[in-house]
This record gives sequence, C-alpha cells and structure tokens, in this order.
Amino acid sequence: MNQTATVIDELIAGGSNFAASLGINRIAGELYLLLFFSPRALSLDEMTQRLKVSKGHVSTNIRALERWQAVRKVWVKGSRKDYYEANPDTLRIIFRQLRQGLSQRFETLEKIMARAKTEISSLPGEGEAKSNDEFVYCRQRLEKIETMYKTISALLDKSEIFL
Amino acid sequence: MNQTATVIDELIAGGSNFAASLGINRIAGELYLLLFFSPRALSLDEMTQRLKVSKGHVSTNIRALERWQAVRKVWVKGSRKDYYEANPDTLRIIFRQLRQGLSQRFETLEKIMARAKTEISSLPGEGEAKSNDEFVYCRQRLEKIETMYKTISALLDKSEIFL
DNA sequence: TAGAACGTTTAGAACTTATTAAACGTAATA
DNA sequence: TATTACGTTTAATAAGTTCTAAACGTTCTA
Repeated sequence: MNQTATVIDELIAGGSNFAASLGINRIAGELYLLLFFSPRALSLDEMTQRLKVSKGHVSTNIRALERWQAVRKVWVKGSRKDYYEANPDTLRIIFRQLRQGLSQRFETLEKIMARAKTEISSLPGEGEAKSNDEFVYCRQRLEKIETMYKTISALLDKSEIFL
Repeated sequence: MNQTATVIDELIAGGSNFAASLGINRIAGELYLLLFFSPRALSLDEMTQRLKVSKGHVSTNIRALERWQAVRKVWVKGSRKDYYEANPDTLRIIFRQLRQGLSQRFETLEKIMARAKTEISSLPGEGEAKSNDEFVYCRQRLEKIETMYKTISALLDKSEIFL
C-alpha cells in the first residue's frame, strides 16, 4: 500500500466517522468514500480486503448504496466480478435522501394530525373549566404545528434545486 | 383521563415516532410533546405517570431537553417539585441543534482535510504511472469535497434566519 | 457435467444503546 | 434531629444493531 493510500485511509476514516455520527451505517460510508477516491471501479473482493470487513457485509451495504443511487454497478470486460463506482454527486444524494425520508414520515404525521383535528373539534366542551382549557390549548398547539409543518415543506420544495 | 388526553396521546405517539426516526431519543420526544401540548408546566412525577417510564429516565432526558433549550424549569409556588414547560419554538430548536451539531463535526473534518491536502502535495510523484494517477485523482476529489463543504457551510449560515 | 468463482442469505456472536429499579444525596418539614 | 419528599446516579438487564463465518445458489469454465 502506497502513500496515497494512507492519506485516503485517513480521509475515509474521518469521513465515515462523520457519516456515522449522522446515523449512516459506518461501512456504507466507508464503501462510498473508498469508491469516491478511487480512480477506477472496484470489485467486492477489493473492497472487502481494503476495508477489512466480511464479504457479506460489503454485499449488503453496497446494495443499500445502490438503492440510494450513491454507487452504480459497472461492467468490466474480461471479468465476471461486479464492479462499483461512486456517484460523485454527494450533495445531491444527501438531499434526495433527506427529502424523500422526510416526505414519507410527513405523510404519516399528516394523517395523525388530520384525525386529531377532526376528533378535537367534535369533542363536546365537557362542561368543566379544566377540560375546556386543555381543549382550547390543544387546538392552538395543533395550529402551531401545522404552521411549522408548512414552513418545512416549503423549505423541502426549495431544496429541489439540489435534485 | 379525558378525551382530549386521548387525542394528545396519539399526537405524542405520532410525533415522537417521527422524532425517533430522525435519531432523537424517543422519550425525549415524548417529553417535549407532552409539555408542548400541556397548558401548564408539569412535574417529573406527572410526566413519569403519564408516559409510563421510570423516574430516572425522565430525569435524564428532561435535562437533555433543558440543555438543548427545548424545555425550561419553572417555579411553582407552594410546591418543591421541579416543573417544566416546553419552549414552543420547535423549529428554532431543531435548526439550532442541527447547525451546532454539524459545525462541531465539520471542525474535525476540516482538520483531516487540511492535513490530507498538505500530505498529498508533499508526496513525490513516485515515478510509476499508476501511483501518479491515484495522486492526481485524489487531489481532484479533495477539491470536490471542499466545494461541497463550502456549499453546506453557506446553507448553514443562511439557516441563521431561524435562530 | 464437475468444479470453481462469484454474490447473497442467514444464524448467531459481539457490541451498543435504552431502560429500569434501587441506592443515594440533599433539602424541606415536623 | 428524624423523617419525608424530592431529583440524580448507578448497576444490571433488556432490546436493538452491526458484523462475521459459513452455507447456499448461480453462473461460468473446463
């Protein structure tokens, strides 16, 4: 292993630490960075050896990266191995992933909020002062959440410039 | 427990699920939401009973929320318990936390990248073609990372409008 | 068709994180 | 001062995740 490799190892370690701290699987981060810094596509075996992790682990994680469109399989003539190269558009990958993840979760939340809104407006005042307080307060809070929700949605829409 | 409480329970469940899926401790999310929907400050005991988790757990997590300035302790006369209320500025809390977390991690990354840059430019060409390729390619990639880095930093700076 | 070279799946070991119950310390109260 | 009512810390356990080694199923090659 030459000197360039050592420098890259450090970059991979630092970068995958960063990714891991954001909740991305460490090996996925390492795989992506390894490919990102590699001038040619690498085979599963090469990645396995270089990162010193099991073949199965590499297999599983590289396919996760493929699903995120962070890497892609390339065809290398004369070999029947699978080779992968990094999609260098890292920012786009991150934002796409972020946007998509949030949208899905938002849908679930939206349903819950819609139901809460219906339920709460159909509640009888219940007579006693305490319950009434809670009732009014809850409505206000729900409205506040909706406002925030719209702010974030708007931001997400703007982040389309990265896609 | 009245009907408003039931609706709020659903909102807490949905919201804390959302938070948990973003990597925030589930109990922290539940605590925040419980307070967010509560018209008055609540004591540790009340939160413990309502959320059905241990006192210690509530204690630890409420202090994490305090550190993030997501809740604050309030004084209730005639009681020697600690009462807490939510900081309703949820978006501000989220962005502050995001910004701060990223900044810290960025500092570490910055150091690694600076060192890599120095090391890589001080490397001799090593003669052989293959190493030279790697060398040149690595420099290009490093530059690409720096560009992305600057893009995110700029975005973070703009997100100051939320602080 | 037998054997080798692959990538994938899986069962469980090794770690990590979340959670609890109980011990503890402190301050208020009687 | 003794007791009680708190919040905090801690040690043990439960739950969840990551990781490996080995079995497996294909596809290629001889």
